[in-house]
Formats: sequence, C-alpha cells, structure tokens
Amino acid sequence: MVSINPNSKVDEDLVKEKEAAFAEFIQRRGLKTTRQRNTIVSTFFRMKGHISVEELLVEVKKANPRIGYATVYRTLHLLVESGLVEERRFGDGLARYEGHSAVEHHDHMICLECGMISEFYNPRLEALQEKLAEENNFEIYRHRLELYGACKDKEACQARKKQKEARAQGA
Amino acid sequence: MVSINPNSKVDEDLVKEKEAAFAEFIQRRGLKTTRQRNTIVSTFFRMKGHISVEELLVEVKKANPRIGYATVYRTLHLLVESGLVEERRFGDGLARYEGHSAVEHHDHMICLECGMISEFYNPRLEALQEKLAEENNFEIYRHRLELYGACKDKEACQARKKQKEARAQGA
DNA sequence: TGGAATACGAAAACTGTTTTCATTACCGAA
DNA sequence: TTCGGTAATGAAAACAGTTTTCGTATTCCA
Repeated sequence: MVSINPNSKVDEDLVKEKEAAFAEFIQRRGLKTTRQRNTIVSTFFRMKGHISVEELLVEVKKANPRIGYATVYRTLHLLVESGLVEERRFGDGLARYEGHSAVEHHDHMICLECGMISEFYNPRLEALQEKLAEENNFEIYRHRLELYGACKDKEACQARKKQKEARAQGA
Repeated sequence: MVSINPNSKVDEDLVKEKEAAFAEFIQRRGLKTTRQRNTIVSTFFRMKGHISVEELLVEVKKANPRIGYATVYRTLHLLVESGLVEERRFGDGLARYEGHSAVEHHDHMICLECGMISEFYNPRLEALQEKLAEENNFEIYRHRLELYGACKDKEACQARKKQKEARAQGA
C-alpha cells in the first residue's frame, strides 16, 4: 500500500514548472495569455487537495476580485484539457479539481464525517481489476474507486470536522 | 469472478415480492398507497438495468400519461429510502436507479463505445479494499468501483451501439 | 362518510455549470 | 507603437437535472 500524503508544503519549483507547462499549452493551442488566466492557474497550483470551483473562486478573488466564475470554469476546463489537472466527482454533485500528483493514478477514501479525502494507490488492486476486465472481455481505459466511510481515529476526525465547520461559518 | 447477467427475464414472483416490500414500507412510514405510486413502482421493477428518471417516466406514462416527473422523483426517493433501490451516478450527470439484485453489492464496467453497463462482483477485490482501509485506519461504509473502457468483442459492441442510436432516433 | 393528513401535477425555484453578448485585452503585422 | 482582427472577459441569461411550492385531489381512519 502506498499512501499519499497531501499535507506536504507546496513545492515552488514544481508550481513554476506546471505554470510553464500550461503557458506552453496555451501557446500550442493558439490561445492568448491573460492576466486572469495566470492568476487562476497560479492560484490553483498553490492550493492543495481536491478543489471545488467555489473554493478556487474565493482564493482567486483575493488576488483579483473582478474575476468571475465563468472565467474560473473556463480556465479549469483548459487545465483539464492540458492534462495538468483532473476533474473528479465524489457524488455531492459538484466537480472537484486536482493537479496531477507525483503518483499518476490513485484512488480515494472519503470520510463522510469530516470530509477528509485521502489518496492511495495499490498495484495489486490495479492488477486484479485488469484480470477481472480480461475475464469479461473488456478493456479498461480508466477506472475509479472510491471508499466512503469514516476515519477510525475519531479525535483527528472530529478536529477536522470542527475546523471545517468553522471555515463554513467564516465564509 | 462472479459475473451478473442482467438479461434474464423479469421474475414475476420476485417483482411481486418487491412490490409487497414497498407497500409494507409505505405503511410502516404512515404514508399512503396511491395509484401513481403503484404504477411507478411496478413499472420500475419490471424494467431492468440502470434506469434513468427519463427512461422510467417514458414507461410510466404509457400506463398513465398524467403522471409527472415530480411524482416519479418522489417515488424513486422513497424506493431508495426503503432500501429496495440504489441510486448511482456514472458521471454523465444524471442519476440512475437500480433495483437490488440477488447479489447485494457489485461493481460496474461501463463501455464508453456502446453504453453497456455490466455488473460484477469479486470477493478478492472486496477483501483487498478492506485490507487497504484497515492499513489507513479507515472504516468502509460503502464503496464504488467503476471500470470505464470498451468491449473487446467489437461486433457485439457495435451492434449495441446501433441499437442504442436507433432508440434515440425513435424518441 | 367526513375530514384531516397526505399526495398529486404543473409550474416555479434551485444548484451547479455553460453559454451569450457586448466590451475589453492581447499580440502579430505594419 | 499603433492598428486591427481574434480571442477573452464579466455579467447576466440560459441550461439541465432535480427539488420545492402551492392549490387541488385523493386516501383512509374514526
């Protein structure tokens, strides 16, 4: 089991690299570099976790309050098309966006108590899926596996929950 | 690997059983038995596969054209609450409903070419997930695993695709 | 059978997302 | 360096799927 810790500091060099990759994508596509896009992209890459449009917009507005959500949506689509970001949906009816991490593919555990979303990757799990697909004469392009449940560490879980509620109050 | 074939005939006895279970649920909750609910529920249980609200409404209207989608939505929620039906979302932005099959839990393979949704269940897969959760100090309430890809049997797949397109034309 | 509680259907409201449209910004060519 | 065509922006409207509202109709217990 490889567990992925999303709590590490944002790597400034990596962010720069991603920004450059996006700039290149924009150019390759014949699109234009704009202040808004730069703001949104650089804000996005400096956030961590599984970011909703709402969350991103809040941060973006701190840098430039005139940016509206249409532009945020549009830029997120570009990020997805560029391959630098993936869109995910965890069933609460809103899209979340996630910069590609070092580990390309991974699955998710979602705590229904505190909202924590953690990532994991397990090669045996992947292999088993391939085997099952094979047996069904099916070719997998991609898959998604989500485990919904609760943290067993109740203290940490409750702490996260309170933190989250406090944040919701403040917003 | 246990594969689940959704193409079997509708078992009339099983449908009756489910209708009875729903009736009991309605009573237990102090709700009322209505013609509309009966129509919707019995229509639903006679359909197979992963049914969207739209699809169900079309069938329901054949029996009673005056039934609107509000009632269909409401009744589906009741079915879910009763535990007889599960709601699923496969990322195309609309809810699909599925009567509990003989095998309680199962995962899905979704063909992106022909739209086929097939079900499977594998105990090793389940066990492995439990193990991974355990290692992460996490308790699984439920999970979902979806394999997106394509049928390797291209002929069958193309046939299904054409059938689907024909149906879309007719609608 | 009367009447309170519940359900119905149509339409309005809601949520998250996409599109429209008039205006502004970008950027290569002159 | 300005010009001008193209693309991007922001506000608001549109959209799709779903939920809620509200006035009317139905259920079902006393």
